[in-house]
Amino acid sequence: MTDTIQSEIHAILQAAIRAAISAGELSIPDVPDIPFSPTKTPEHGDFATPVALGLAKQAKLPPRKIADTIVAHIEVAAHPQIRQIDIAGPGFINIHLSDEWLYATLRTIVAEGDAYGTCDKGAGQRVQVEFVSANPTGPLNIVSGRAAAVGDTLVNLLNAVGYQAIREFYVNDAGGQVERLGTSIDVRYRQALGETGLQIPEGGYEGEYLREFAQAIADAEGDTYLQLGAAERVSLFRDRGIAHILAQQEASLERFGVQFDVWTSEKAIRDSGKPEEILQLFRDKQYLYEAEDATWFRMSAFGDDKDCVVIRRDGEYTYFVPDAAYHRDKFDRGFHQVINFFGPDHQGHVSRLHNFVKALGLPDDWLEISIIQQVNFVNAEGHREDMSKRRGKFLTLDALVDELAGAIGERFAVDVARYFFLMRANNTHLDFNLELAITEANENPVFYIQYAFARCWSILQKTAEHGITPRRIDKVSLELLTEPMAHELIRKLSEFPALVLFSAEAREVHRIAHYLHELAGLFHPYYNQHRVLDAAHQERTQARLVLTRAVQTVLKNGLALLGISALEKRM
RNA sequence: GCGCCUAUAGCUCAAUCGGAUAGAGCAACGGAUUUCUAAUCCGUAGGUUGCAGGUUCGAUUCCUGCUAGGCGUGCCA
Repeated sequence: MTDTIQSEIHAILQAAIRAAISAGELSIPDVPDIPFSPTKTPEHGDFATPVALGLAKQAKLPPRKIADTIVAHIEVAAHPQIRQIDIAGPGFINIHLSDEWLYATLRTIVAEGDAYGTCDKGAGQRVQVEFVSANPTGPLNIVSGRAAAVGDTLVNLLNAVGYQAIREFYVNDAGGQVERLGTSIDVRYRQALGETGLQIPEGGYEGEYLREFAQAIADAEGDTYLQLGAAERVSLFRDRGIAHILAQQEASLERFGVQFDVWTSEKAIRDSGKPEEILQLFRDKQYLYEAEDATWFRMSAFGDDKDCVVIRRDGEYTYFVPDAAYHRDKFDRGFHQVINFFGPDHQGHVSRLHNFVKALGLPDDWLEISIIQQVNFVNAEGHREDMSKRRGKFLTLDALVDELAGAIGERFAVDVARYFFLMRANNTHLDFNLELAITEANENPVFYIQYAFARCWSILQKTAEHGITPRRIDKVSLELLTEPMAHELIRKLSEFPALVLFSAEAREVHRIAHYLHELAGLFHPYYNQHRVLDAAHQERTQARLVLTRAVQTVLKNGLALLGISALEKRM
């Protein structure tokens, strides 16, 4: 549990502004939001805030004057971690921290270990994250892999900052698509038994995996199912197909390091009576009307450009009904916040689902939907292939991991795939460069980070060989860490808890990935220029060992959030 | 047509929700190796942030309009 220096500074600034207001020196109604951030250059101190700039208009004073007033209410001497506060440029307040702050950071990291970076901001609130939710009609594709990595990591982040988040997979095991799965398997089954002139029906699934699945049934059980009526056979193959594909998807996810806490069946939702309840609710609220032999929902009343059908001409529900019921169900389960990750092919559904949630009378900000954008696979020749599942041609997650594993081994394959999926913002298209992914060199960020970890580990392993016994941190002279590089490293380490919190709340998992790369990018140069283990300088060695341990801890904690292994040795 | 996303160095991308001089990696060029694991490091070079306006102390970030690319727009889920 980390109490960040940021929250301390925030409190100090807040108190100073409040004091200035009550002293009548600032005529503003209340303490505003105080934006502040680590600085980019050391000249500007360690943290800086432009809060005075923002208040200028409201307080009717020049920004520098406001900054003066605020700073006058901070007693620097009372805060040992603050060395100096000055005002620069148009009115920035720059806070220079003392070296004591750096040492305190190291002590915190060493003391907290695995817990460094966590906090209790979420206050135990329950959050549900639904992701992947691929149809049980085929293997997981690349975008599902990306969604799996992102969703899994977001849950890790949310749990790290004190929420109780769970992973949930919605199984679309009812409706037209799985019917067509049944008919597709039926065709393949009969073909396997030698029947000719059959074709996969329009909208069916042509993938090779169904041919294999049907062949296996034919091999093991022969033509027994031909005696059934067509409808019965299709329905049987549908259910077996769903079970088979679902098991396959689960295995792929497990291989990828993702385990879902809850699998919710659409069929179960349909059978629960909830669809009828919400339809009645919609009817009572006059959201429904009949036209063209179907039942429509007034989506236009919510700002959409057209209404949509909820009960088809043939009496079947469209997917909107179970989907709305599913979200009602999520709400009834008591989640404080629900986050859905949808694939790029579902973007038309985003505003509609929001509207249904509104129509159900649920709070607008309760549901959050992010689109996981397309993944372009850049192959060895540099060609792009798009991953559209509907066109029948797609690369599966397993195929990707297989491909990587062939080059760099199974464990690294998963690490690299996860990192590559996590290094871009969710809503941007992602180019997956396979050539780069299998490179065991510095241009591969995963190896770069893992190598930094391995170096830390190795140093800590070799202390005895060099006649050094690591001491407890309170017996170490941390002030011997004099190099600017060491300071920069510790500063970076200190940012980790705030970053974890920010990433979780902004749902921006890629920031962790970038951070780790930057941290490794500070450690490697330090390692090259400053030898840690040096029997001739025992005291300094002790101090550098603490720094090494701290770097190792943060790398380990960060990688754990991303679900990437921290390996001690080269494979 | 309408909607969503994207556009930043030659390439792939960052930039902590509007802050100070826009940062990394790759590729290019020049260096470091009897190492605490070279999976590394040091240096050089690289920019009118797609275009045009607007908002303001201040814009890669917000607004409007263009341009280009991707995706979506079913009585499929």
